[in-house]
Amino acid sequence: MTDAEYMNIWMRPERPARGPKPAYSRAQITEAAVRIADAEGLEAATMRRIAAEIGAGAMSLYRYVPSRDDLVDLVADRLMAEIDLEGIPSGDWRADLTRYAEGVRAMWLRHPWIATVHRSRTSFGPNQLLLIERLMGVLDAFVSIDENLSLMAILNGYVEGAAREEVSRAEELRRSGLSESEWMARSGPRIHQLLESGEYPIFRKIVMEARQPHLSRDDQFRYGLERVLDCIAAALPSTAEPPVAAHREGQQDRDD
Amino acid sequence: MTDAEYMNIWMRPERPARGPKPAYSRAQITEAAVRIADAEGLEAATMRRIAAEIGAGAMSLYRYVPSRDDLVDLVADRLMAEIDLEGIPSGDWRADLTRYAEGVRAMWLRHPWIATVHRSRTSFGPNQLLLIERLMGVLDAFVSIDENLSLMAILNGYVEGAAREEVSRAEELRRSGLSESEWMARSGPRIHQLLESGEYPIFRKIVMEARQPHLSRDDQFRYGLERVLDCIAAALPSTAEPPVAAHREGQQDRDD
DNA sequence: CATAACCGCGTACAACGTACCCAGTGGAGG
DNA sequence: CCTCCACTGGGTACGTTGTACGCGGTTATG
Repeated sequence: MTDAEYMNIWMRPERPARGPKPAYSRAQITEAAVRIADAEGLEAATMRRIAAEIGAGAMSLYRYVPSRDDLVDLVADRLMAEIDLEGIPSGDWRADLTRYAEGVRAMWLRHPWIATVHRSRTSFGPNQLLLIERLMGVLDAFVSIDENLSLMAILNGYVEGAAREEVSRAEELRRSGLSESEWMARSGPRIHQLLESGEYPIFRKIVMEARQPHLSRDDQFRYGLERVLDCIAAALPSTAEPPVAAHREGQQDRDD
Repeated sequence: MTDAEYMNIWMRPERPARGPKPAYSRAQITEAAVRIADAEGLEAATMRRIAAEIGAGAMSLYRYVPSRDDLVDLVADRLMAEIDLEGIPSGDWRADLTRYAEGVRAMWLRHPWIATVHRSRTSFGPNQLLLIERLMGVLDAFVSIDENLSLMAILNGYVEGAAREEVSRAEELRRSGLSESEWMARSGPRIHQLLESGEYPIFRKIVMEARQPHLSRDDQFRYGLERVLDCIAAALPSTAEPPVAAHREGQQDRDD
């Protein structure tokens, strides 16, 4: 009855009124968890391991955080803070959304284990809220809130999906403890078997393309992103045209 | 050294050559796991619980599956089989992609816990491969494989992102064991505090809209989906126009 | 029919999150 | 100043998890 009344970590005050000074802090614990997760994956960031990292006893963490799940909430929100939103919205919606998208992707690549934290654990943190506020602010002047939500769902879906895709391979390698070449050697037989079966002609095309990619991963991401932004542009009123045509420099219109 | 040479579950044969007839099967175990996950979430589908469900001893499962993670691979692939791909590709790409998207979303809503299984655990299963083959086949005649991958990344990102969003609330409620009204009562103070602070004007708009939604969730999804399909249409050569204009019946062109 | 390869599964263990308890500490009230 | 008690860090212990190991029984193959 004393703890259950707090819905989530954001409602619970960090520091109480009286008593001795705490030796650690939520921020410090969160930082340690991120450090361990970066090095060995989120599943390695156990309560004991995190406590050891900051030189505390395992149970001491529970003075700062009610459960490991809540700690993961803190970690997830901490990651959101890495996305640079300085000056967004700037008035140039296309530049803003591009910067946002690349910022999110870069953060995912720095912390691939974010793929293993669930969306429901991400809500209502201060950095998460700030991000929503800034991102939704980009198109707020041009479209209704429904429209805005719909468009940002497309953008976020693309960005997160692409990041997930890129990151899943890396995570699989890390978990299995294999190197890229070892993994290829192990998967070779299966892939070969699939290709030889002749049942998967398109899968064959994908594998061939993957062996000799036309574009770097960065460029693949940017290419798809431009498409999504074109899609958003088509949904905007003409008043939303950016002041100067200084973007889309590296990318020209598609024509097969 | 005897097991480690198999990269994943799909390379390992289910049944060996000699010995007594197995009493169970991978399919049966997988089905039991899905049943438990549907009822109580994936985290409730422990090895002991699954074994009990089919009337086996806990360790018996390891005769069929090398680890729980591999069992989750089987489960993930089993879910893919629920997506109806009959007659896809049909020649009408827009109808095909619409049916695919709604099939994926429906599957997510039936099995919300799919949000907790990671992408890297999903690769190379037979149903997964069939799905790739069929889905990529829809636009294969019209665009290059790179272009196709790029467009499907946008579509899949939208579909999966939207499904994740819808499902996360439901999962949070289930995990906390609260009813919708209890949850609202618990979260009320936090949301109220955020709204009152005045720092989050757009978040306020979102909350207001969520209280009185203009569109049902189904319609919200379809609305965004139509946008994504329009985006794809713009990337296709004119030869890809569908034979008849019998779709998009409930949706008319956007004009603000 | 002997044998080796398989079966189901009971026991056991390490690692996890965390409940509970304790002794020590330091600001508030006298 | 002292006293008090809400707080602190953290050791011990428990229930649950995945799963290694080994047993005794079963069956296709030689």
